[in-house]
Amino acid sequence: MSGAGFFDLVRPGDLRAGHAPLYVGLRNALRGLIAAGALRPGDGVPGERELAERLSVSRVTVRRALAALVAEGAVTVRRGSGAFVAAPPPARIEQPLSRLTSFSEDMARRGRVAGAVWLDRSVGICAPDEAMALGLSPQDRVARLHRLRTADGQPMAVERAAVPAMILPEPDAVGASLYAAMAARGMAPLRALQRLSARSLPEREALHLGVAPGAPAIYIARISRAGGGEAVEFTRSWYRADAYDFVAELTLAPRPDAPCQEGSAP
Amino acid sequence: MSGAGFFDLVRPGDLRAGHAPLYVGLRNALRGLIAAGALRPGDGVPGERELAERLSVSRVTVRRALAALVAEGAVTVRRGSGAFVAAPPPARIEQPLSRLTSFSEDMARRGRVAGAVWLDRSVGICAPDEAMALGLSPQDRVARLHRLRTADGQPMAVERAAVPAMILPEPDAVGASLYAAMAARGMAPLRALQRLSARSLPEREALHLGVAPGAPAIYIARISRAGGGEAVEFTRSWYRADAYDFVAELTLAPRPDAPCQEGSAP
DNA sequence: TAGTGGTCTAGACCACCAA
DNA sequence: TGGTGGTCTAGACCACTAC
Repeated sequence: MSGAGFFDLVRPGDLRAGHAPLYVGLRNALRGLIAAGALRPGDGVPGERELAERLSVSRVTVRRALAALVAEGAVTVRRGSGAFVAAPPPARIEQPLSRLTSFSEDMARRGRVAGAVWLDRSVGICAPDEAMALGLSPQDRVARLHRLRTADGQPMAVERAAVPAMILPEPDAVGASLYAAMAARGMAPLRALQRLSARSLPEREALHLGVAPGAPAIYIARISRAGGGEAVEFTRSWYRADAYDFVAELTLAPRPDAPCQEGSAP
Repeated sequence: MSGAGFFDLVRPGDLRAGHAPLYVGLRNALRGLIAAGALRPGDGVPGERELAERLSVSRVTVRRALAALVAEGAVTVRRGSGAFVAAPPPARIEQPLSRLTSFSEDMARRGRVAGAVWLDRSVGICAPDEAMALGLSPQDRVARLHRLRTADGQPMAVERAAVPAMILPEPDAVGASLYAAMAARGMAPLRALQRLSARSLPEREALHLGVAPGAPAIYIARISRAGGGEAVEFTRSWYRADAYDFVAELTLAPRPDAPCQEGSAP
């Protein structure tokens, strides 16, 4: 099970590349084996102690090299079991940044099977940020829908939506599509303002997505409004950075020396 | 200069929080001091050896805690000198995702002083990816404009633009605005397709931006076209994640059960 | 129960920076 | 030149996993 021919491929001398630290050399060597296909996804990496002994380095050095590979997503470790070459990242999904689309329809259009796992569906008193975003009073109630989105079975994003309880009194009744449930009550979002940034994945979201904590992710906060202009949805989502590309079509902005018709931001 | 009252604020007993590792306790303690303002930006953190001795932990443990703080941008270290509390992140810039704007005009509109540092301005044979993006032959020549963008003196983004040399034969003549230079030759971009993703900052770009390598960043690849549809600009940019929010206004997509007029992507 | 990764220690040498 | 961070070692104990 462990490295049969492994130590024919990596030898103690291979680790010292110029003045680079030992752990960098070991990291590069392992990274190369994976890139070259000598170590395939799912394959086990020899144990830390075995690596240390056979390569004549300390276990701490081995661990630093492995930590780097875990951080970049090339290796996953299972405590008490071992380290394994990670599955390749899923095919990237392109998401448009100008249309308000439903995840399930979006995936269907791409020929992929959308899935969702409910992490929480409940009604509660709205938090300050929810009240602010939705224009509610602090004692108003909101339905919370927290779910993990998958494509072809692979976790893609976690989504935390808040909808005024007046609009969605029974979140348990929501099926695959939140927007469909809202439309059924005549309160479908028509337009949204979306704010996108890159952040390191927090521990909790990383666990759900099956990615190393601290890996880069796209964080999106969105406030959607119905036809009358009322805020009907406040959603915060974390998207795996290795799984998503966002595409936008831009057109030339009006010349800035011409008077600005929309109220300019501070 | 070093921690006068520091060790009145952090004591050996404070580090063990339940079953959490020691280095997590120390990291949280330091993070708390910074958040509470007891350690202010620019302040020096006591040396690793002093921290280790006075807190009765090993230096390795101290280093793990500091490494975490460096990774999240709270602390910067200068080799041979010491560790210091990092400057707070710059105020976030909101960038629209639907209009093709010029960085300099964008900043001016926000009352901030835009700056740029040229990292490279040259003409050369186009690389395969540039040829592909711009629709050129492999032996065609492109002007390359590589610059660091700053707002109020702080590094915000690095930008690597490629423009067909036919359009911009003398890149050295480009001033503050690339688009202005292109417009002067009647080849201003009118629209663009932009592709955005989150990635870990590579070493080189991290150095330019003054951020820790591996920190999250927004990576954008953009192909702009002039009125006739010819590609006139291929730009790849890295934006500091802690400095940028991208905002987009979304409208409801047409119902998917209605026939899809645009050719659906694979 | 045996082996794995996770944490922690004490001590060492080096390269770099500032006085 | 003295202090700083950067690297590396050898050895230890723990919690978890698989058998």
